[in-house]
Parts: sequence; structure tokens; C-alpha cells
Amino acid sequence: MDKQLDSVYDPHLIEETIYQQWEESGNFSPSNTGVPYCIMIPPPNVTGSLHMGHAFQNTLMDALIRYHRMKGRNTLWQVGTDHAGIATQMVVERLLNSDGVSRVDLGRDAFIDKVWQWKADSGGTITNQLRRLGASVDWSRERFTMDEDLSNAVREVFVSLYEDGLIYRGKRLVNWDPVLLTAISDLEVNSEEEDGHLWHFRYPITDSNETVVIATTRPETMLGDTAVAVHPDDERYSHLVGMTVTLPLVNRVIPVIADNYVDPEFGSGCVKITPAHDFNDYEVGQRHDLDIINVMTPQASIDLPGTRYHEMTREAARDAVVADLEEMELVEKVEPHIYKVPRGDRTGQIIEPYLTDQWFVKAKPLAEPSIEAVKDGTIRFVPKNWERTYFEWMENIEDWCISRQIWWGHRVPAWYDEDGNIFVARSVDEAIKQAVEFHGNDDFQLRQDTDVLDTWFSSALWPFSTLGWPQESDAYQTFYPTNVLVTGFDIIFFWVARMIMFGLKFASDIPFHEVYIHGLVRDSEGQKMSKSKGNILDPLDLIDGIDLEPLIRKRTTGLMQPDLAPLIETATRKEFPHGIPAYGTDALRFTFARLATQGRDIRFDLGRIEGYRNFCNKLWNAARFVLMNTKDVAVVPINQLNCQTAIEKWIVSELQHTADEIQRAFEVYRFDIASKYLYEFIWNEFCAWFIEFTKIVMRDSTVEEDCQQSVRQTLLSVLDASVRMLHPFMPFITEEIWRNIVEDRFDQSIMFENFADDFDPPADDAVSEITWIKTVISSIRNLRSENNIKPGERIVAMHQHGSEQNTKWLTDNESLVIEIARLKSFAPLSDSDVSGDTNKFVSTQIGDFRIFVPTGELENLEEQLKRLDKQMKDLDDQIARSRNKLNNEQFLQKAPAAIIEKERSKLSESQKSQSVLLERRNKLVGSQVI
RNA sequence: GGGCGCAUAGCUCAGGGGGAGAGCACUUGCUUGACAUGCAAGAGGUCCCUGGUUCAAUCCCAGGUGCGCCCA
Repeated sequence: MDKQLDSVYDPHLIEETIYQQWEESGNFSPSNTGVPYCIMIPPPNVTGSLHMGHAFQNTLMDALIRYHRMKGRNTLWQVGTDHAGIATQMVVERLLNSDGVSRVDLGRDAFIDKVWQWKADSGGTITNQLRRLGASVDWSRERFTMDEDLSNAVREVFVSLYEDGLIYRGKRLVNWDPVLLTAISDLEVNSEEEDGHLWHFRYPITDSNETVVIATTRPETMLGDTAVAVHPDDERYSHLVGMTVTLPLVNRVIPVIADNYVDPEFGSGCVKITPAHDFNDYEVGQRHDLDIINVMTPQASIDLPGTRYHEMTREAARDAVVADLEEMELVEKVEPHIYKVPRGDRTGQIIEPYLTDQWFVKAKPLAEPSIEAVKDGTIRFVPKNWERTYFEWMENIEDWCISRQIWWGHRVPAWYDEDGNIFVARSVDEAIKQAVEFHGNDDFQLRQDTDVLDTWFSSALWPFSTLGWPQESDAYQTFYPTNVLVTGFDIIFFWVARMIMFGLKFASDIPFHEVYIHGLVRDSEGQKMSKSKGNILDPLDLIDGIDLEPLIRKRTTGLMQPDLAPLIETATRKEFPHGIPAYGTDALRFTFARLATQGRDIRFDLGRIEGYRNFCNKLWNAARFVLMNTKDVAVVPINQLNCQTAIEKWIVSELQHTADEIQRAFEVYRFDIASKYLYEFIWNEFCAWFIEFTKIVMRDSTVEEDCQQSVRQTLLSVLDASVRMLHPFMPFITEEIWRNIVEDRFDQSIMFENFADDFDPPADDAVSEITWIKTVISSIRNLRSENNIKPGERIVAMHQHGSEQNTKWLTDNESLVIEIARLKSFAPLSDSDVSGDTNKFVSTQIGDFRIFVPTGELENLEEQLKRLDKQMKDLDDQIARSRNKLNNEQFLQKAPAAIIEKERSKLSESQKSQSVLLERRNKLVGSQVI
């Protein structure tokens, strides 16, 4: 070994260098040999930075990619970022505002230039963070949704949907963000329950003294009421239907109508109908042909010139309306009331249903084949139950509002003439051509639609636009459809469904064969991580570590609610009293893999990552040991080893078993299982036993040279095979160890090596042999510990009643038992030897094989008796259960023979153990008497 | 109101029709020549409740309770 490995693994020393080497050597690009394997990265928001969800998701994708690359596939992990229209515009606008400039001052073109400039300066944050994670994405193919070719794809799709009648423009109620001044899709609105009130107002019946009580949570909208509605079967009000009400404050005469929408149990059973400001009311209005009266400005203040409410904010208007009605004694009562408040997911502002002209995608015709593709198994969700969520949404799909009244994004490729005629075209020239044709002359002015498209519109094309579509590029031909999409359940609607719809429509095929849905990363309390809660963990802080004070600063600056800062600080001090230590990328990645169970929540706890950092250190030190002891030994694939000893055959067999399980787990996306097998094999078999065994063999001068050499070769080769299998989860440490295994590997990479040297382990009883030897050693250790024999003290142990095979195994592996169990000798014993001086020994039993160990000082006699009694009680219960079963005729008749046989041997084992325990107990009691 | 999910050790979570598992935490003892980020030995569970199917249920089925999420 040329390089001396340090005794503590320090990830910093290797990670960044190794990644640079990988990237510079172009190792992440497709090999162009083998069966294609492709994953599309869910493009992160270009304004964003890496959060725990990204880190988790990208770890899983990288594991898949590296696994398949090592399996010889032609692998592409397509990377890129999303222009994130609203989010990016907000970021840049905020920057401008801090310089005292507004977006409007600047004008559209200049503003967009600013955004591009900002993107060039700081848009690379997240991609650089991906590098720290070790993501083996093909950087040479990096794409951005606003790139020219991707923008072409967007225009192509828009125009062709329009030509197919699947895109239309219409005046509809949409979710309107009064701060951003744009429509947003219903998926971008979150409704949470909040405290409010339910106001009961009396509306006077026209030309009558009677009044009718309506209940509302939003009094200010009454200014736009155009009806009052009751349930058709509600006898309390049936006499009113068909009459009119004179709306107070504005004195509009409006009808009383009957509609099933009304819930007679809610409030007074009588509701006001405001079609311009409520989605349900809008529907009612359509059914009853009601007037639609808009009373608000885009900024959500009242727009009723001539009234005192004009230009009031909605909040002020609410107070004013209530006050005025109170003055008129038309307020029946006010109750506290919890109701759902819709808020924009970007601004947190209350969203207004607002009547505007917008562009929509007609979703149903696109949804149908998309539903079918999942129903018939062309696309599989993993875990499967997410299909229900998908179907639920797809089967009730609403038209998709795709226009946004912002500047940053793909501008709607539609042009209008002065008369409002629409020309949808791939370019302005084409639009002009259409207009000329339409008008028969060129005497017109065209202006392009000022709206841009929803960011998800371009994201929906990601699987094929990044590969070159609409060109029939090589990449597109090779890698489409992609193999698997890895994503969270929170964007099944936003993204997964839409990619399927557009993929089927435009690429004539599904975008991916499988959709692996992972859980969401939460904090150790199970809370969603969010800036406002102050419980964010930055993956890079877990990798590099962070002191407490900077961590607190990070969590408490830039809060939307700064008054929460003290609370956050206290909680942070409590949870991380010493800050966060540096765990390294591999430990973080392995933690994610171990946590990737099929549940919907992933709780992230520092205890876990600490454990897996220790695992890195364990592996590191195991490698150190192996390398120190295998100078001048050649590494070979496992299936070419010629094992000389049982311990080699055993470890190789365990290794292959592990390899089988890991590969099985990878095929079904069980990263938790794959990583668990790796951990168990490396720590509990390779390190805990095999390395210890090899120490004995390598130190034993009586062992023949070629046998020792064989053990060394196996030791090195199993390490080599282990780091290869671990590589998809822990790319850095495995690369470093692998390179150290052979000197001339220093300029190569483990990432192209075989994942596993699959073979069928020979039908050899080495596994039973070594498993038995391990049990013998453990049993002796157990006796030592229970009888307070000092760990370092060499003792004389004896055995009895071993079968011929036991004896042979023991002879063949005597030094292993003697050294590891710290014995002076381990000799057979006759019955007479034992009975002669029973008090001097304690014993235990493996089947018929009995082990005797001389007793140390008998301390804690009481405690030992207690322990024995408990063991005996457990055995009694076990014996009773087995007897019960075996005495049951039905069981003997119907249970499989193997089960019955198992039960019999269980019974006899238990009875034997029982007698041994009894003997030990008698001895203990006897020694007490003496 | 509709849909989905969860309930197993102190904590976080695997598991699976026939002997209850892991990591962390805990107890005890150890500088055993790779590793104290370690070694060894332990303690700890009514597998939420009730009923059903079965020779056999922690697992399958039904109902209940509690918790969570999504959609309206």
C-alpha cells in the first residue's frame, strides 16, 4: 500500500477531489454500450438551494444510476433546472426593490434581462450542491427550461394543442393572487382552517316587512350578491322562492332561488350568492343564469365607484359593511367560526376567486389515455397504492389554467389584432402570415399576449424536451421512454400526471416505465421542515458540520414572522447544543438509503446519521487492516477465488447471499433493505468475524504458506467486492478504498466495475461449520461474561458429547476458538471428569454438545439465580406450547409435516436446555450451601 | 362529505400465517496489535382493542379506538 490510511476516516480529505476527477474525466456521460437506462432529474428550482428532500431524492436516483452503470447499462442521468416563473420573479423583484427600483419602472424586457443576469450570477447554487452530494449526472447535457430548444418545444406543444382544440382562452373564475397579480392553478392554493366568524345578516324581502337571515363568512362580498339561495326541500323557506330581496347597502333587487347546493343544516340554511367571488356561487349562478357582478380590483380592494366602500381594502370593507348593517339593525348575530382560508403557496396571501380571461388546457381528453396507461400496467407506480391517488385526481380532472400574469417564463405564443382576433403561432412571422390570410391585407397591428405559461407546462415536457424533441435526436431515440421517475407524492398531480399526458400526446409514448414515489423528509419530531418553523436542516451542514451560533443565525434570519426567532433559537439550542458535527456525504447518503422505507414520512434524526458515520469509519478501518495485511496480494473477482479454508468459503458464501439480496432489493426500489444487508454483512460478518478469523490464521506459523496466501487473497477480494456493492450508496469512501487496493487503480474508477461477481456458492458445509464455530465462541463468551471471568483471562474450557462432525469441525478450527474465546485449551472431557468436581464448572449446550468453563468468583448469586429462573420459566412456557400443539389431533392432521417436525425438535431442544439449566441452578444453590 | 395511510422495544422504524427483529438509547465489563466513530455480554414488547377465518393470527378479514395526510 502506497498511501497510509488515517485511523479516523475524514471525508473532507477525499470527497471534493474525487468528485472533480469524476466530472473532469467525463465519467458521467452515457457509455454508449449496453441497454439504455435513463432517469430524468426532477428539475430543481433555479432559485433554490438544496434541501433535505432534494438530498434524499437525489441520493436514491444516484444509487439507481450507479447501480445500473455498474451492471453495464448505457446510463444517462439527465440533469437541469427549472425556471420557476413566480418564485424566480419574486426573488429578482425583491432584489430590485431593495435598490429602490420596481419591476414596472424597469419595464418588461429590461426586467427579463435582469433575471437572466441573476441566473448567470447565482443560479448555479443548487447544481453545485448536487456535486457535493456526489450526484453522477451528465453535466454535459445540463438543460434549463428556458433554454432555446426547450422553449421551442413549449411553443410547439402549445400551438399543436391549440390546433387540436385542446387549448382555449376563456373568461373564468380563477384563483387570483392579489399580491402577485396573477392567476395561479388550484394546485398552488393551500386551504387551511383558520379562526373566523359566521355573520348572520337579515336581508329584507322586497315590498314586505319580512326579512330572511343569511349566513356568511365573507361579509364584504355581499356587495356583489346577485341572489339568495335556499335548499329546494327546505320548508322553512319554500314560500320565499321566486320572491325577491332588496340587498342592503347597495339596494339591488335580487331573486330568492332554490338550489341543491345549499346545505339546510349550515348557518340559517339560507345563503347569499356572489357568482363573481366564489367558486360554488359561480356554479349556482351558471345554473340560474344570474348576473355576475365583480366588486373587486385585482389588488382585492373594493371597486364600486360612488359608494363609500370604493377603494377600501377587502379587510376594511368587511368592517365597514358589518358596521353599516349593524347601524341598520340588520345583523342577527355573529358566531366564532372555523373556516378554510385559501392561501397562495408562494405569497401566503388569501387568494380571491376572480373573473379574468385566461388560457386553459382541456384536460379530459389528455387524461383518458393517461389513466389507461397506468390501468393496463404500462406505467407502474411503486409503491402501488399511489395509483389510487393518481386515478382519483385524473378521473376528476379539471381544465388546467396555464396562463400567468407575470413576466418571467415562456410567453404565450398568441397574437391579437386590434379587433381581438387571436392568432396562435410558432413565431411572430407565422402569426403575421395567419393574420394576412385572415384579413386579406396587411393593414393590421399585432400584439403578443402578455401572459406567460405556468412553469409546470414546460416541466411537463421535460422527459422529451431535454432529449431533443421535437427533433428525432439520438438521445431521444435511445433514452425515451425513460426507465423510472423518482419523486415525492406531493407532485403527483403537478408533474407526474402532466408528464404522462404530454408524453403520450407528443412523444407518442409514456415518459417512464415506473414511478417510484418516496416519502417526505421531516424533522425528528415528524414535523415538516420549513423556514417558518425554523426546523430546516441544510444537507451541506450535515456533510460539513456547523457550529451552534451560525446554525441559529441561519434559522432565524429572513423569517416571514421575525417574532418567532426567540422560540426557534431556544428549540435549536436544545436540539443541537453543540451544533452539528461533520458527518460527510457518504454517511448522509447511507442514512437516506436506510430511511427509504415505503412510508410517507421519513423522520430524520441525528442519531441515525451518527451511526452511519461510524459505519464509514468502521469500513475505513477494516480497509486499513486489510491493506496492511495484503501487500503483494492480487485481488480477483470473487468467482475466481480458490478458497482453501472453511472461513473463506463461509465468507464468500455470505457475500454472495448478500449480493443476491441487494440486487433483489434494487429491482423493487427497496433501498432500505439493500443498505441494511450491506451494513449487516460488512459490520457483523466481515468485520466482526471474518477479519478476526483471518488474524488468527495469519498469525499462526503452523498454517501452510499457500493457505495463508489464500486467506489473504480472499480477505482482499471480499473487501473489494464489498466496496463495489456499497458504491451506489457511498461513492466516495468506496472509490478511495478501491483505488488503494491496487496501486495502478489510482487513475481509474470503481464506478465502472462490476457490481457483483455473481456465482452459485458451492454446496459446501463450510457455512454450517463456521456458523457452528461462531456459536461455540459466543457460548463461551456468554459463560465468561455471566460468571464474571475477566475478558483478558485465559481459561481452560472443556467440551463433551460432541458428534463426530462437531469434533472434526473443532479440530479443524481449534485455534480460532481458542484465540477468540481467550482459552488456554479446549479439550474433550469424559462424564467422570465432570461428575467428579461439578461445582467448579458452569456449562452450556449447543444441541448435544456441552461446553464447560471453570467458574470464576460467584458474585451476585441472587441475580444469577433470578436470571436462571427467568430462562427456565421461558422454557417452561415454550415446552407447554409445543406440547399443546403436538397433542392436538387437528394440528397433526392438517399442519405440514415440516412444521410438525420442527415443533418436535423444538420441544426436544427446549427439554434438553431445561435440564442443563436445572443442573446449573442446582449447582449454584449447592455452592451457596457450602 | 369522499379517499388514502399508520398503530410492533424507551425513541425511530423493518418484518411476516407456524420459534418477535434492527439502529439509537439503556445496563454491565473491557485501551483484546483496523477501529473507544471501538470490543464483548445483557436487559427491554399484551405486535392498539373486539370479534371472525384457520390445526395455527402480531400478520388475513370485519368492526371499533386513536393519530396523520390528500381531495371537496
